[in-house]
Amino acid sequence: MSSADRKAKKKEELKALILEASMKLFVEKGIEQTTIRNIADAIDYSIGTVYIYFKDKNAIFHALHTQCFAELGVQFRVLYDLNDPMERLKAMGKLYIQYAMDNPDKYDLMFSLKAPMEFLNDTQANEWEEGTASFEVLRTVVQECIMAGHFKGHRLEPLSYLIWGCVHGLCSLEIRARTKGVLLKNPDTIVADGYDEFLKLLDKQ
Amino acid sequence: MSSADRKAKKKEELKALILEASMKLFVEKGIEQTTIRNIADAIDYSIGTVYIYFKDKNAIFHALHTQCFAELGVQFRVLYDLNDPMERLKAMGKLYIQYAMDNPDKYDLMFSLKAPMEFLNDTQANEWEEGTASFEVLRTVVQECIMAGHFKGHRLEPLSYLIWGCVHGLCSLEIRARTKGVLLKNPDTIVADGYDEFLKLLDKQ
DNA sequence: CAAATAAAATGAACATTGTTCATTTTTCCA
DNA sequence: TGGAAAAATGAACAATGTTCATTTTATTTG
Repeated sequence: MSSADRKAKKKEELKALILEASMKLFVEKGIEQTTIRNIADAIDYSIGTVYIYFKDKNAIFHALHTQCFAELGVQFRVLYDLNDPMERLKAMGKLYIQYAMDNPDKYDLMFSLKAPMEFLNDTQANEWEEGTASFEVLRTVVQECIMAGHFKGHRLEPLSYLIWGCVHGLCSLEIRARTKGVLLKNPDTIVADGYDEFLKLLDKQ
Repeated sequence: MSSADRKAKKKEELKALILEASMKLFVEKGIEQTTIRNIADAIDYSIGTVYIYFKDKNAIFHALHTQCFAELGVQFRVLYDLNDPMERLKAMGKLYIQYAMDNPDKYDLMFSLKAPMEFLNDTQANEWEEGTASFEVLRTVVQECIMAGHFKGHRLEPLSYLIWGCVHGLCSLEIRARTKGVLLKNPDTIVADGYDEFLKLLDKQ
């Protein structure tokens, strides 16, 4: 291994170390309590060093958001065991909600927080790769459902967006604390119960 | 009018003045750019004065969020002209989405931002009145739909939450910039198109 | 009307934040 | 071994929410 290679590897390792510490702090304390100083402290480096490896706080959180999409992708792998597209679609929604409820802050980072999108704006990216890839997975399943005779009279892309919107809405209202305080009869199961109603709707298609 | 009354009235007026300036700044520049200093400047008072009338920034934004619910409530009044509950439900969703698209920051404040809910936490309130009242309106319409023979086999409260979640999800993904960058065929109309698909689902019920 | 009291308004000061950059330290090769 | 390149440092800056001793204004009382 050449000297340059060793140096590049070390840089990558430190970058990974920063992300590891950031993720830990983020999951433990949320995005606002994850400060550059906290991160620097956690890895025993100075503030300035963090800025050598990441342009700013948004860049760190964009990298974390990318890791979360990879994590969700791993959990989605079991879906390929399901041959019936309709069953796959239903299971996908269930897994999506499960991930959101198990990892509310990570979900928030992926689908609500501004940091990752601001990073894309700053870097003049006109595509959100993680979003595009995920939506493509969903659209493909819906497409298969349509080809299997479901969703007559529906349009592929708007229908896919509706399905995404439904599961996202159920999760988002819960995570953003809009179900707490509404005096629901079963607040603890409202997200799962809501999804059950969605499945009933789909069953009639 | 007694002296005490005059004083109380003046206090209310200044409170309203603070809210008016806050709302203007918030709609123009967003929540992060609406600083206590900006508000104080806008009404020609000092920073400290703002803190006499509101406990903290969260208190201001909770008050603004309440005003937004009142505003949406006014727009919902036309719904009472519709006798068919299913038509009323559909129109309600359309109005809800319209409000969100016309007032993205206000919608964000009502259903996504943490400030109003943090205020409730701080004041040890265990009810979110605006949310309870709004959900009650929705649940009532859904109840009427059920009584009119729709949504056979569905449960009232979870179904109502699902419907709320659907329209919220469509709006939230758009407002939180998750549709931009996903390379949709019709990004400009995706929210309306998604809702159209939802209406098609409902029509089959 | 004048003095005393209460209420309201002030803004300097504090702790925290993200961020920058001149300086110091370390690394590495000739 | 010396010097250049790279990496790391942390003081400093501007901006934020918030507090509170002080000042100003309003009100009441003798």
